[in-house]
Amino acid sequence: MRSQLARKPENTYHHGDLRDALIKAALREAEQGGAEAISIKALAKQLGVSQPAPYRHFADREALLAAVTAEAFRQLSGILRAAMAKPSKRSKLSRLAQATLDFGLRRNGIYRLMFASRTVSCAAIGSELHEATRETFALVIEALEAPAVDYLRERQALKIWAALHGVVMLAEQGLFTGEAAHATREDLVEDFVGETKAALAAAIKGARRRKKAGV
Amino acid sequence: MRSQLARKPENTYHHGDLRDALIKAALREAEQGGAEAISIKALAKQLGVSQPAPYRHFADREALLAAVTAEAFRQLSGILRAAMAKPSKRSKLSRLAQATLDFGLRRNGIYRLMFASRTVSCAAIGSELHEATRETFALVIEALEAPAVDYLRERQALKIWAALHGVVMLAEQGLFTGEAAHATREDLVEDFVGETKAALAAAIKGARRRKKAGV
DNA sequence: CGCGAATGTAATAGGCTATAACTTGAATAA
DNA sequence: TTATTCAAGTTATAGCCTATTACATTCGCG
Repeated sequence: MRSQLARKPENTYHHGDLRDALIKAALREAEQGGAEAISIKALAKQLGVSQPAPYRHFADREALLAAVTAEAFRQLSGILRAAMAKPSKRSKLSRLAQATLDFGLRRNGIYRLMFASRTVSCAAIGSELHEATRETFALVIEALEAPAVDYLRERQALKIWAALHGVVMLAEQGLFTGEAAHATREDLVEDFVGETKAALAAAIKGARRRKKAGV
Repeated sequence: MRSQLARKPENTYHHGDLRDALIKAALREAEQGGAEAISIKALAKQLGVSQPAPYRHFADREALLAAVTAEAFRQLSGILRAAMAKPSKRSKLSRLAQATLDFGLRRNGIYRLMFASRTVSCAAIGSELHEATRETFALVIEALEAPAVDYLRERQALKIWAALHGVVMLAEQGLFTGEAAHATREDLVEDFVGETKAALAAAIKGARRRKKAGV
């Protein structure tokens, strides 16, 4: 098993690990330009193999995109896990939120691939991609640091996750620049984080009270 | 000026209003498949003109996409304006929010074109597209029905707008289906609407108090 | 009515996806 | 060790798409 980013050595017939090399190289291409920037032909040339070689590993372009997107989700999961693990004065949720914003803006092409392409919505349940998205979302729930009561946790996770994505989209659209920018993206994210914590605390308190009264 | 959706009549040389017809037809194509579904060649064929004809009206595919996206924003503005005008027991903001969600899900291909493609973020300030996005956002501010105090309005508008987009994205990604769906998309949107109203009321009250104390 | 600008056409170059048929070499089994 | 098989790579090619160039037609204004 050779280095995943390497070109095929000259004078050899087999690349060694073309599948992984394709995914990694495609991820690099998508960093800026998103899915459109991924060209099988260009990748093949870059890695020193013939154009049809990638088709030995992926049925078509769509299949490559799905694999790339799944890998991107795993990378994001890693980043979020690291952000949550890092000791800090700020809460886990806040760190996860800011890390997500950072990822969404810095690697926006990949981000669009992950959250705004048809690839994900077409992912079959149980597929590698589908599993990767679920795992990332599970981290959001974990970041809430709240007990599992009546699915309140899941609901708040959905809300903060949605809000975060919205902030990334609007930022990318330029709504935070120019005369309309009376709040930074980070401020807004922190707002949402605060509201989530408050809502969660209130809801859990309420649920406990209801339970007690019921007993 | 002929019908905008019509094919070129046979035995004629000029189409009549190819530019508009291209935009309308492209919008129809993008409805499901997004930007990828827009093919200049296919549109030309559909409208009964030669492949290069569209290039008389748009420098390249990117320029057509920008025009299509701008038109989509104008359509969304129209829909939101109508939703806000319609008499109802629910608040303007709630109607705007649900209408946005509906648009985002029903016409998801177009929605992705508008909020998740590089086209928009590349739009020059002052361009047709840029103006169209600003106008739509202005409606969100209007829907808040709040006085202009310290840009609190703008900030809350950004927040609810972001949250709405996030809900659309997650819905499209399938996070509201299956075992994780313990809240509907509409519920979440209504949550955000409620929080926005509360935050706005509290903030404006606070600002007034500060102002009074300052006098 | 005539002329120029706008609009459309035919022909063509070049990039991309994808398939078919052939080749290489690595790993397994005799 | 050698034979064989199969995964992985190659060349050649078809077909779609964008975009340009050079040429044709018609609309509208003076």
